[in-house]
Amino acid sequence: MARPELARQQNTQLVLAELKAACATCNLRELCLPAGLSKEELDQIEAMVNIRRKIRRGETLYRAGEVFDAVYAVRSGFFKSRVTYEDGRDQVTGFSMAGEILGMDGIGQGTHNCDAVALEDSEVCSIPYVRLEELSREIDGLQRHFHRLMSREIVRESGVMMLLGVMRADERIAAFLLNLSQRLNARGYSPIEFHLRMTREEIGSYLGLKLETVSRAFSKFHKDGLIEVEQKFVRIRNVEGLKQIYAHHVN
Amino acid sequence: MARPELARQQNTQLVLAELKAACATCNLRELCLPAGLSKEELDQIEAMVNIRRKIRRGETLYRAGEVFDAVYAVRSGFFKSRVTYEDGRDQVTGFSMAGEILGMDGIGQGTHNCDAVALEDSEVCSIPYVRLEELSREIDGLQRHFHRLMSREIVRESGVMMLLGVMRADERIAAFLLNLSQRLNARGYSPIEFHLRMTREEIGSYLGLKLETVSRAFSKFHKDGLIEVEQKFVRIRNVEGLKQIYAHHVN
DNA sequence: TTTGTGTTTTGATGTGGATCAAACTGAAAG
DNA sequence: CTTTCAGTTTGATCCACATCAAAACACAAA
Repeated sequence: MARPELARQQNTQLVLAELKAACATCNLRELCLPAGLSKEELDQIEAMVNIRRKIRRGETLYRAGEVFDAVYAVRSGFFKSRVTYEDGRDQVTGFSMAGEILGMDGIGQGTHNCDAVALEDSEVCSIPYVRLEELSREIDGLQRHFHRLMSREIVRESGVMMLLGVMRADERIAAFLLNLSQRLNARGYSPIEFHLRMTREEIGSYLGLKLETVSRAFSKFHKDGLIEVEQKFVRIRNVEGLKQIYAHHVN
Repeated sequence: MARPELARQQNTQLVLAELKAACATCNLRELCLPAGLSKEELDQIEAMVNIRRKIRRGETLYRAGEVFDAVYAVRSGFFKSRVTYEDGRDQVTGFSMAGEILGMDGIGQGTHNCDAVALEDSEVCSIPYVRLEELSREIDGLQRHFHRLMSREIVRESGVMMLLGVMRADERIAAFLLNLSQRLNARGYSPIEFHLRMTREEIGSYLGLKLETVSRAFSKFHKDGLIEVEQKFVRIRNVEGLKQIYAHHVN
């Protein structure tokens, strides 16, 4: 309102880079495509994944309510998914990194159910859903792969329900750090030191905690020699110690 | 241990009733199958849904860790899904009623991720997953329908994350009652009076609350003239009042 | 009918994390 | 360089819900 030209600028910051996808040479292939595809099948898939799109930090890939027509494979960068409730309260429902698929929530109603916001400058491959459906019928490995991805999302979310429903604050945060660590490791990054792309508040929102509680837990873990934290930088000093935090409760 | 014969008996209580499915005449058809199928397609689907299985109250349809090979359509009865954590803590992750699909969590890893427990004597149609995959390739409405079902499960779970992450106790319980009411309504039952199939403890587990908190909320709603409760029987007296409970908070 | 067992209700008390508040940090903007 | 500001840390206090405890109740088995 105060700075209309800035607001407008932000609305047009979405950058469409119409680069051809190159699944065959993509080093995330084994994360987002089924194994054992023939050259020919890879070509078909490349033709389906028709656009690479850049999303700048702070911009949305899609918003709740928008018509769903594609799912997205994160090529680089980092996203949060956010559901906003009628009364304005919102919650972060997930964080997505390279090789992960975004947007599957939209299939059910034909509109997206959450906002996907880039937490750093990012790039995604856009996969039109109707093409995915068609190709799934031809390449049966693709169909199964896609089912698996959706199913894993269901399982991931029930894991979060567990976090939110039964764990205490420091257990949630230990689990969060270990989960990040494991996913980074699977992508060839160091599992013991990394940059958090999200704020304490976003972590808290995801874990059903307030930012102060997240901060206090980090401080406590540091005091106990489990981690080092400096702003967004984290080094895990004692993986087993972190694991024991949520094995450690009574009952 | 103390009563081995009883334990054995319970293990064999699963009843297999090899009845042929009759999707064509099933009054849940519009809930679990895509619309607009030809007679021929319906026949194919009936051949796929090859077994009706009865599960008695307290028995499991499947357990976490078991090999996944089928999804299940609830024909009658009521189930809870339960995830048990390494240390023994568990959480109810959902309740399923007639016309809903169970077991999609198993596709990702090839093993089930939770236990599905019948809360009353129930009957399911068993749908072998490999047959579902095959048929999805032939009947494209079926593929899309199945994708929608999985996607809705993802959306449902992010709704629960919202409950658990940001709502206060009485909001959660109001939302829970309204959700039940709406699902019963969609099945032709009364949306304003119904029997709870689950205990206060199971409701609490689902909502991340203790059973006493659930009980107190029910008492409070009763006192405020919103509902009548007598044991498992619930009558909603003021739907709008319930809705306002979670629109009513400050901020 | 009694007995037992699981479930629910209600009350009294405790506590983990929220809330409020203030100071601190680092990076970006001027 | 200083200013600004979003993000973070830390402390003090509060409160929603958990925990503990006991009584009431429902229902099935004996």
